[in-house]
Amino acid sequence: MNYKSFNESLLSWYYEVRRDLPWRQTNDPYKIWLSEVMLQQTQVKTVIPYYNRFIDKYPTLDSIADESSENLLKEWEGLGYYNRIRNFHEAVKEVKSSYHSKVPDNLNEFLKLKGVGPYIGGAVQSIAFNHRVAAVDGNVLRVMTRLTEDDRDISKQKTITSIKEHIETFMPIFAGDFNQAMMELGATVCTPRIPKCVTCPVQSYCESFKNNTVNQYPFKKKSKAKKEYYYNIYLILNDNNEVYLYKETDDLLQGMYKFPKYDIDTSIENIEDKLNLTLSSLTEPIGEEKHVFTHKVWYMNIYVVYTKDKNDHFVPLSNVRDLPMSVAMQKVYKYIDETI
DNA sequence: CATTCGTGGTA
DNA sequence: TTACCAAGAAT
Repeated sequence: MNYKSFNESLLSWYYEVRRDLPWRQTNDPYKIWLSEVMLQQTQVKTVIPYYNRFIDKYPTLDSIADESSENLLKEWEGLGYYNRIRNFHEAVKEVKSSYHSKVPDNLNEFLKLKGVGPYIGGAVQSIAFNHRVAAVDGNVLRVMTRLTEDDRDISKQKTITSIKEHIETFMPIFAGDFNQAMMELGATVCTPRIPKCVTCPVQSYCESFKNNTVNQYPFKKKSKAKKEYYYNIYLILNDNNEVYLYKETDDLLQGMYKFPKYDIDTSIENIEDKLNLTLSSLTEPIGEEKHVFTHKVWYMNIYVVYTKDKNDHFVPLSNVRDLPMSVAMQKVYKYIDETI
C-alpha cells in the first residue's frame, strides 16, 4: 500500500468534513486531556454538554485540581465510569504539584499519571503537542482491520499494541490531525453497521472492500452474559422529611450515594440491626426497576419504610439532588417525587 | 492476560 | 427483547 498517498487522501478528506467539536476550538492541553477522558467508551453527543459545563466551571487545570472530589463526582453524574473523574482529579493534582501545572509534553511522563493509558497518551501527545504517537481507539481498530483484512481479536491487548505500532510506521508528521482523521473516518464513514464505503475517501486502499468482506471485520470474541442481581431498596423516611443515604465505599459506584440496598433474602430485622434503626413494618413494594450495567443487571424492588430515628445518614429531601447519585439510584429516588 | 468498571442509543 | 457499541484504563 502507498501510505504516502493514503495519508494525503485521508487528511484532505478530514480537512474538508471535520465536525466543529468544542474540544477542537482549543490548544489547551488540559482541555484536550479532559475531553479525551470524557470520550472513552462514550459517544461524542453524550460528552458535549458535560464538556461544556466542566470548561465553564473549571477553565484551568488549577481550578479543577482545587475542587473537592465530591463536587466533581456530582458534575460527572450520569456520565458513567466514575473512576475516570477520580483518576483525572488525582492526575491534575499531580500535574499541579509536580509539573508546575503544565501537562507533561513527554509521553512517558504523561503515561505515569492516573487514568492515562495508551489511547489517551497518544491522543493528548499528538493533538496538544503534535508528537508522532498513534491514538488507537475502537474506531481506529475497525478502520485498520478492514483496511488490511486483519482477522485478529481486537479485544486482545496484543492486537491493539500491534496495530498501534503498525500505524506509527506510516503516520505523517501531522500526528494530531491524522489520529483525529482516523477516528472521524470510523465514526462517520467506516461505521460498525452499514459502513458508507461508496463515499469512503480511502476506499481504493481497502482490502476488505476489494474482496467484499467488510462485514467480517473487526473480529471480536463474544462477551460473557451479564450476571443478574436481585435487591430490595429501602427508602427510609423519618418525620423530619429526611431520607436515609450512605456513601458507597467498597462496591460498584464508589463515592456515589445509595439508598440501603440488600439481597432480597435479607430480613427487615437484620436490616434494622445493620443500620441501628427501628423501622415500620414492611408493606408491599411500591415499584420495581431494572438497571443494566456493562457486565451486570440489577433488579430492584423498592420499599418505603418509616422511622422516628434521626442520625447523620438522614438527608433532607430538598438536599438529595445535591449529592452524586448513579442513574440506578435516581430511578429509585423518583418514587419519592411521584408517590410521596 | 481476563475481568471489571456506566450509560444511552440502535437494529 | 436482546445484543452490541461508543475517542479505554486499572487491576
